[in-house]
Amino acid sequence: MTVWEELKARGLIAQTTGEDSVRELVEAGKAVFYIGFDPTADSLHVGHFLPLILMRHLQKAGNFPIALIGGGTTMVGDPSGRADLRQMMTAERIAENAEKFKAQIGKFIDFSEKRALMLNNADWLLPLNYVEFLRDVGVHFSVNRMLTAECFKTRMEHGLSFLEFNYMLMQSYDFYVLHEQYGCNLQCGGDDQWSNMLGGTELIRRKAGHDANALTLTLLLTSEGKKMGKTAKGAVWLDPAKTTPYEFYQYFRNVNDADVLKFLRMLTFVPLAEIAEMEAWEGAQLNAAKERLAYELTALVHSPEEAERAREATRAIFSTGSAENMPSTTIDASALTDGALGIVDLLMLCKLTPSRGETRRLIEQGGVEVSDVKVDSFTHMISEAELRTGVVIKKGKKTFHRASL
RNA sequence: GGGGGAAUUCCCGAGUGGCCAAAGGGGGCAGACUGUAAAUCUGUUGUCAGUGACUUCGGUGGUUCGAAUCCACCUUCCCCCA
Repeated sequence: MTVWEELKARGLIAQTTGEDSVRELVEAGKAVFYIGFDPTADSLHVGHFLPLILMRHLQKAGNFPIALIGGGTTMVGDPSGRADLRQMMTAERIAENAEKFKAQIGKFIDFSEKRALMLNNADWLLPLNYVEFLRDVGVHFSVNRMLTAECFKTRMEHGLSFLEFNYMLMQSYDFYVLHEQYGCNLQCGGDDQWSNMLGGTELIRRKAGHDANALTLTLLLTSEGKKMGKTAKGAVWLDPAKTTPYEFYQYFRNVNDADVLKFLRMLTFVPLAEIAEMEAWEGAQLNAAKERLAYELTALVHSPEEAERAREATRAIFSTGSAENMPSTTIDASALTDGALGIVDLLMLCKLTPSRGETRRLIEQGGVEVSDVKVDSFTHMISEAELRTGVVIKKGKKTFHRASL
């Protein structure tokens, strides 16, 4: 099976500028491809997964990846698919975020011995001269055309500033610069980037007279039609300081039945033949597939050791309630009054609940257990002796937490 | 530049002087059922406090015994005309 066939089989490819030429390029290992990442936050998140996975697939097949950090484009902000203006970010923040991105991308592709490049478009976008840019690049764009582009569609209703309108030109120019300086011949990205990417191939054709290619990834949605990696608390981050490996593991351990196989195919490197065998699984059997998914991704993003630890912790916690490897909090002795601590305070100290009112409600509704005993009153006290040995708090069905003095 | 409209609690969206901490839906949280799934049903969903207090309806002032609701100014956004 060639890379291309594998990518297709995994359902990763959404659109291309021409399947035959892209396929040829990629199978021959001749692609010098780039994917852009705008450093809008201080960590990559699960939404960035697909591009990273694609990079890895293509690099393995001998193609040359360029990871482009959007230090320049982030100064403007991509309006694609957004209903509102992004908050403007300071140059310092963007530069800091870019540094974090670099480290994380390094986990997915191999930068050793010049096998890949990491660039920042701030290097060529920031020094641009306005009038020169307009005359040089702006001439090649038709406003009429741009306005019909899919990526501006949602914004036509809510308003689009001229600032953001220029994003397409900047991204197009990126592709052109990479083409000229590094021989980049393929741009990859999310399907929402399609019109921006076409802007680039078009610009290259007009300015350099060359044909460049574009390839978009399938938009990864859950079976409920939601974007992957979004939880009520926010994104699932790749930075262990923002989303612990345990939480990360849990996120994937809890995906819907309907999504497991799709995610395994698209996000992991588990051989397709193995995934095919799982097709026959049903009901509770799928839990094994979910474990595999969670393990593979945690290993990829964090490390096999962390994945192992998360898996063991999970098994222990959910089957035996074992306190080992459980998220935990150490309570400071000063929090105690008369040698005991109220249950409400305990939950608050462990950051299991955000307010006292919610904590009380939770207890009233029977959602809290301490050391396997349901707490029936919010005046319940935990003694110093109990805390010394350590107590296991169970909030709801899935949240376990250990507290000790 | 002229005219018209809008801003509500996590989101959408009612509310046009006291009965409003504010309908309804979504989402979240919890309970039942389960497989750490989905669907379903039930409860709950501003903060603090055991009958209550406090903060919230874009911002700042004002009218009033009393305002999310009325007035003035400001900010942002949308629509129509130029």
